[in-house]
Amino acid sequence: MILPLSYYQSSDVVTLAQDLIGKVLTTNFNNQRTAGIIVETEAYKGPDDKACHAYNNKRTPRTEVMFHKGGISYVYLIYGIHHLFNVVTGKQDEPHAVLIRAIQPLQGLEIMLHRRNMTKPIRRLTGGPGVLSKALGIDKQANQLDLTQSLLCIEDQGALLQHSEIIASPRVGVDYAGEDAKFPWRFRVKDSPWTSPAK
DNA sequence: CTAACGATTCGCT
DNA sequence: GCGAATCGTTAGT
Repeated sequence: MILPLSYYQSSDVVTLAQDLIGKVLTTNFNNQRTAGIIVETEAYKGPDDKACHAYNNKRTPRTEVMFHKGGISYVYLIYGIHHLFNVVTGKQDEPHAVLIRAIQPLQGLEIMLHRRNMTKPIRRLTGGPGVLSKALGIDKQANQLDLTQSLLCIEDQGALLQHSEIIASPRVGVDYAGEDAKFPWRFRVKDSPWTSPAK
């Protein structure tokens, strides 16, 4: 089933990031259905988190979407090249978000291979926040979409990852956030071949 | 208006 | 393991 709007209203974005592991991220652009199991996430805790774009309730045209109530997408460009996909969570004016860092291919493998210009499903196909967006056809057009609609949604299909263990670790690429960079708000499935190797 | 930089990836060594 | 690629967003002039 598609996760209901209420699922995203929790103010505890760290717990939510952990809970999203094992859920299914689906896109349906141009009548091409692609989906993957979420195996790695990162939590960005709005106003209190220096690593978050909306730290200290900073509102800019780009971060404005994070102040919406939870349940919509936040897509933006990084390094001028890659689109990163985030899930906006929390209530109205609580700028929390969860970055999806890696998925395990589940549906539409051929389409994803084509979008990535690859021939074999190796980790590089969907392992990494920039590449999974490309595999799913996500670009800035997918910003601010309702996650309870079939175009772009997250589903709960039950225990797809049986006997899996979730481990927490510090986030990467956010050194500028000082002490906040050390919070163990990065979650991933232990020993999954679809995430970057654990340190 | 201008300049600096980033929640990264890829190709080569 | 290392360095280049590349451009929208941001903040300051």
